[in-house]
Amino acid sequence: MATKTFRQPVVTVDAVLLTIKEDILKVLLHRRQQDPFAGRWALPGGFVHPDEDRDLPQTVSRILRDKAGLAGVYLEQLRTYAGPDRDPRGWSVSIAYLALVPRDALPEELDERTSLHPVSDLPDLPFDHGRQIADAAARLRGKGAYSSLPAAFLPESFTLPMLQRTYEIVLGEALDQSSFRRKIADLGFLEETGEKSKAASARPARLYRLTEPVRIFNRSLGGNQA
Amino acid sequence: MATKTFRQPVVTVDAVLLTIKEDILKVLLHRRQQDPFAGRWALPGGFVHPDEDRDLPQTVSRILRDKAGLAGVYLEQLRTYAGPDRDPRGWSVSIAYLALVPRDALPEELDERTSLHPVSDLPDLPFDHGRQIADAAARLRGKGAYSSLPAAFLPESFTLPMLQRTYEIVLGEALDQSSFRRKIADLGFLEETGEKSKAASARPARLYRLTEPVRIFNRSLGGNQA
DNA sequence: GTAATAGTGTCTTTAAGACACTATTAC
DNA sequence: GTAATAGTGTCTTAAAGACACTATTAC
Repeated sequence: MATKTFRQPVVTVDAVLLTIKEDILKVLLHRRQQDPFAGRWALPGGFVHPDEDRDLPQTVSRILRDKAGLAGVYLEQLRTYAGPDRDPRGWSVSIAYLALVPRDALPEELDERTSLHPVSDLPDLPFDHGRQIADAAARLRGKGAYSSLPAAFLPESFTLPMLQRTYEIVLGEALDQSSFRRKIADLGFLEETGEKSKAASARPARLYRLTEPVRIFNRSLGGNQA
Repeated sequence: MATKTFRQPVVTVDAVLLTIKEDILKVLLHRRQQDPFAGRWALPGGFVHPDEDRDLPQTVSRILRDKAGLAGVYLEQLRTYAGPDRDPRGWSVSIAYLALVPRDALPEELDERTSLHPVSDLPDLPFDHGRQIADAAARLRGKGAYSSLPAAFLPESFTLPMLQRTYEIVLGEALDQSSFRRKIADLGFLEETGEKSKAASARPARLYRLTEPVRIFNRSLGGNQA
């Protein structure tokens, strides 16, 4: 049996970049400049450059830098999508990455080819990009309940009310303030900065920062439905 | 900026097939017939055949059928490994799948090129296959605590003591019999077949079967350490 | 003072763990 | 009867949920 002489599928990566803006979970889309699907909104993605990229996260970082002008995001491999029908050019493989960024890590004004869309209200998307976004949102929800991942949407220092609101958006349900704080205190992945937020009105809140990048818990912070 | 004219990485799939034999978690390895690493133990894997394979699970099934003579396994995508150094042939991408099979789904005698190795005692493996197996075992442990996945190691009908032992092997810790049964009953993913096991000695146990393929729980069946 | 948001205390409910006990088979 | 494994009952402990309460700021 011969080997090595099969036609090989095309390999690309896609980035599902999520952020929270105006209390809504949003995804970054980019108007395609080339065929197939030129002019349509789609996830930022592209080819691996074997001469330039040392690994896939670097491929994704390069693409996000070029298309959205940002750096220093949380990146995690989502899953790989493959098959003969997902791309009109033929059998293809795309490794999707989940990227989480604080709202203030994006340029204030994105160029006109790039914009944020609510995850719950998306245009028609080419390839299997709709599916990828749904999978990314599901991963965020599932993992968010058991980790400090939602804090990736916040700036370096933040208040407990901000953190709770972020968890509520990620999990899609209201959380009890007292239970939330009890669990945060027990888990101990925050430290006080010593500062307080400059409140618009009313009582200012204490500021905290993470003591470690991402932490996986064995307890849940909510979202235990069904 | 030019597109489409980059050298493309090589694409393969690998299968981490796990089973439980003699109360030990084992992985199926295959002696490589071709270079690189001819003669060495490695995970079964191979190239995507774009003309033949409709998707990646089918690629994996084809490879497992050819190399281990089996069908009807639980398959789930594990993750994708990629980079310039993992394969001496250059920049490569491998999509790894986790496969779980009951011990009696494997041929009684595997051919001499194929055998089962305890996950905790492996030979030196080429590529990043050691890492893949470690990742697969971690996925199994993590997901096993929150799903009926461990039942994929059992035949179609099984007893509660068998199920508990399987969970204990997957989770790596002893479980309390009473708590285990209480949770199983609450979750309700089993139904009695009406039969009883033919006991070697002592009291025969009732036989059960799954009411659904795999079920994800929001409660844990154990393994909540640290 | 009031309005507004931050933060705490406490009671109830639920699930988990520990562990002793009873049941049914082979011999 | 005994040995062996299957299966149940109950008490204790530890989280989670609900919700009322107090604290600190701007005005």
